[in-house]
Amino acid sequence: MRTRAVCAALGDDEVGAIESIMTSASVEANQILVDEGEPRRRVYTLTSGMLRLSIALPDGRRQITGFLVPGDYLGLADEGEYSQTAEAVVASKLCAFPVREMEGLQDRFPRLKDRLHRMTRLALRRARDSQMVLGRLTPVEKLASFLLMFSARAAENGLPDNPLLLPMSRTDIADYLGLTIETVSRSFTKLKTRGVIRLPEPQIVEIADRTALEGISGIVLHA
Amino acid sequence: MRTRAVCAALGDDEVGAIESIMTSASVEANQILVDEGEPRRRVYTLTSGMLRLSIALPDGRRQITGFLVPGDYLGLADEGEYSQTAEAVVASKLCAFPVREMEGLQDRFPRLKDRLHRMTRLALRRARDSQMVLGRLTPVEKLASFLLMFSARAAENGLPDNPLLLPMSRTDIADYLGLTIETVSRSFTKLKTRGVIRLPEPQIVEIADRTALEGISGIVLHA
DNA sequence: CGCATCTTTGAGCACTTTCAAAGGCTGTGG
DNA sequence: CCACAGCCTTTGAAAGTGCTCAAAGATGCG
Repeated sequence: MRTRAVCAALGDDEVGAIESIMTSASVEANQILVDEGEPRRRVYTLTSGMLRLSIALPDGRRQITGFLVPGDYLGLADEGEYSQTAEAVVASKLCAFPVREMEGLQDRFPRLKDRLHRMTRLALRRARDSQMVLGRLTPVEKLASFLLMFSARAAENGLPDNPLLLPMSRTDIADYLGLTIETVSRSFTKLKTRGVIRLPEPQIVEIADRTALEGISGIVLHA
Repeated sequence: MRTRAVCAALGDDEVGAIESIMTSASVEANQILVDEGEPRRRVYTLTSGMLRLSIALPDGRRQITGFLVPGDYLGLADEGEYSQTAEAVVASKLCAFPVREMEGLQDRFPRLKDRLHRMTRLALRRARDSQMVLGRLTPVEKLASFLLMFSARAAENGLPDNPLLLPMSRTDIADYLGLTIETVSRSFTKLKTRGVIRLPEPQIVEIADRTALEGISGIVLHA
């Protein structure tokens, strides 16, 4: 059950081999799971909760490069050491795989390797979408595209995609979109004023007019 | 010789198999090689010249997600259709591989698959660096980090890394860094005024004080 | 119930963008 | 060989936008 995420499309023997090297991990909200620069000893799959990946500058500025939802992987792209910090947005559970053993398993089970490769390629397409968002969209457009992406990913995970629950803070959203928290808040207000969304609580977004939201975002992101 | 880029670390039989499906392609400066949305029929390796990858918005805004130098791959991350447009910055030559045959080859030669996977992971790390640059750096910091990255990649390719040749226009740099061409130009002027670089010609950058440039950029990008 | 934290809103400012024009280089044609 | 047209880059001035600084709600926890 819990290994569904890693093991989808694998055979029984493969699942068995994976389970034999797998250990569980759990992190509390805002706890750091891996730190930028730390040696990369494990890769992870998120099974529940949410993680944020970030890069920090010496002076404290921070860029969140993505949020992980169940089924996503952590540490796939790195070699040698982690290039990003991973923290829990909310309490989360993961499966951990020692890099060494995981590599051996990939040699034995090509389908596993293919799956990891496919996830890496998806992550790359998403990172490129994010480059467009960061470089060329206005604050309101950024927020609109963020909400749509989040809604799509929630739906993928069988979570409600319309009264949308945003577990992360305005600070996280700001650091993801390259804005300040004030600008994020004002952008929420603008979408609310235009009647595109409702905001019964700061963390709950009701998409009132999805078509309008899509028009504002002007971009279709990789799910 | 020409297949060195693709074939590094491969055996003779592998090289032979690759050459049998490979075709050559060349593009003139500013010519489009592949268009966003077009079916992905081939993947490419750049053997000479330089390409720019970009995503466009309906209203004409453009984000350049990266520049390709010899040895880089094109189309690795996509499935189904290309998600970015690839244009030549200067006249370029490439090796083209039909996706179908390439997949067959990857099954027969695991080392080839590993190499492509490794390049994809590097591309992902670079895209994440770019997210930080786009989201959190000031214009001058952006330009400084761009020049350092370019210098490092030139050195990697055996090209001069100090009187640095920038084949792309200010417009390209602006679309890569999420700025306007005027701001790019003003940022060049600032670096020049501070004595960090010299600009004998608009396309030729002499790094006068690399340490200072690194201090301004404040970030170490993945080469 | 009160403190701490997070979000929202307001006002002023700094900065990048926009709009405009000048300078410089290249290539073509007289 | 020179002149001129076109394009790219640089520079200047004005305007708009997001950021900074500040304070007022709102929410949750002790």
